[in-house]
Amino acid sequence: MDRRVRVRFAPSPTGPLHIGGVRTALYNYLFARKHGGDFLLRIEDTDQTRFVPGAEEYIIEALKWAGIEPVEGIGFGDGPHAPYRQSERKPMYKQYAMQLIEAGHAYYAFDTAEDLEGMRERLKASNVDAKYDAITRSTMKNSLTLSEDEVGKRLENGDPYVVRFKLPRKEEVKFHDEIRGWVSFNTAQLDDKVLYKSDGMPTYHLANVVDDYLMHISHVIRGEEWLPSAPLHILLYRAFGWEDVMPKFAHLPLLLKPDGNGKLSKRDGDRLGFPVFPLNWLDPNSGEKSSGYREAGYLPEAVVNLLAMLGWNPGNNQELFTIEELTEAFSLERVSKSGAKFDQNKAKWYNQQYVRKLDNKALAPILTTALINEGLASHFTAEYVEAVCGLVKEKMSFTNEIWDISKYFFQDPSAYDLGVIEKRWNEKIPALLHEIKSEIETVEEYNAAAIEGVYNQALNNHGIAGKDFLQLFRVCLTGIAGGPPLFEIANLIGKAAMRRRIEHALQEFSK
RNA sequence: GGCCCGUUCGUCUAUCGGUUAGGACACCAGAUUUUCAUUCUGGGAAGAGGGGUUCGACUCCCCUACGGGCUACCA
Repeated sequence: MDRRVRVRFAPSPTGPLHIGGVRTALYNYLFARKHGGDFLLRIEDTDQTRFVPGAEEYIIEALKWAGIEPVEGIGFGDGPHAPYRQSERKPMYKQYAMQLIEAGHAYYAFDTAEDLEGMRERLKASNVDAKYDAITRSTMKNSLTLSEDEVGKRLENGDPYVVRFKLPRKEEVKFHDEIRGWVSFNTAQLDDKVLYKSDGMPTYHLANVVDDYLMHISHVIRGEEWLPSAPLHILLYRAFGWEDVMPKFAHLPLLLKPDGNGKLSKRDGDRLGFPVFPLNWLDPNSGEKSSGYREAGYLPEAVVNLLAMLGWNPGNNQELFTIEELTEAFSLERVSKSGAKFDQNKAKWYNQQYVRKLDNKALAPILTTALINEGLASHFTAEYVEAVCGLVKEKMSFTNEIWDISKYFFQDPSAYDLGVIEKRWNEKIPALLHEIKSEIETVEEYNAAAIEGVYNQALNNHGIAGKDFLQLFRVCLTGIAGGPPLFEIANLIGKAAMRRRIEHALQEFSK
């Protein structure tokens, strides 16, 4: 059955989008583009009690940041199947629930929370699986046990009810998962899930099946946590008579926490010091803050790349991929079945790769922002800032480190690495520094090579080995023991800064 | 507990019955770098256990163990 590939990412706006959700969105996006299909965003907000203000906007912003943009859906221009927010589709679900009841695939249930609780306790006491199923439903208050009159009366009275799916007693439900192969369940193990809630909203199960049908979804690519409810969904397609257009299913392995086991959760990020969310998030209810990849100095291209490789591989040794290359290489067959632990080291390495490749002009605005914060922006030209970026980007892993490792390009050091001073400073140093300082004044053309020439000459004159002095000289000029090539730094900061800094170091350390 | 899914170096993974089990990150060592880092070279490091099937199993089947997911009028 060949039909247009249409996939969807369907998060619920109950908080910030988890990084695992970003990966799910990415795989959907790659799959759609690979097959020339459509990727859409649908907001699953059928649980009004869990609605969190700002969460939807967060999801949209996160996808935009990562460059995983849907062609249809909330925040992306809608499309032919609007609305894409389930709460706005509310009126259309009821008829589908009724259709199922009429066809005998579903029924009204009037049980109260206490009724359900009582049933569960009874069953538990007799050591039986406590579930609303083909057996227990005959003991509950529903349209299968109540008389037609009674049901009619209750509905007329406006008594609260839900609609439950009438699961076949014992039936093997088998389906082919695009990632896992054949998977089967027996309905005897499942329960009569609520499809339509007493507040007039559908549950996820009904809504996702109805919407996927109406939106012509061809493949459902979602997390493994949905695998157990897949048979219900398949039974729903059958009950509706939609089996011929039922989407194919692909259940993705989960992202696991780096230490120990279990699903990567919000708390792990705080505990281990890496983000589990794409963007910073401030919870409007609890006031709790969660950090995001963007603010932690990750580049979106790096996040996309590392996420792609967490659960998928190209089958060769390539590690670095642009999103275009990923699109080209991606296939569901190469998605692995087992969960992947998040590896912070690898994440850092990926980001490093992308930071280094970043154009100086692209990096400059980040540094400029820092300069503005420091009140220094007006003192330096764009060319200067870019040149600094060019020198320091080899040294950084995350873009938010840029000010810390480059501040000496913009201000004289206010503190020095004293370990290096103590180790390398001796009575011969002051004279050497004096000579370098005065010789530099005489060079005709001030550049890295000239500075190096002066430096080497002076070392020679004083009989000091470069090995013993270079790092000390670096600390005198920049305050810190590491960094880009020293003579490049000296060249950039200029003659006047050199003079000032050498003088200041002499003042500080020669007593 | 029940059901389902999974299990190759510390981590992400390649291998779709025959390989000295390959790569990447991390780690260690050496080289280069007049400093730190980079870079380069090298190194240690894996098929959960037990049964089958087969001339031959990491690969196929079964059992066990372990891990994970689900088990709501949440998604």
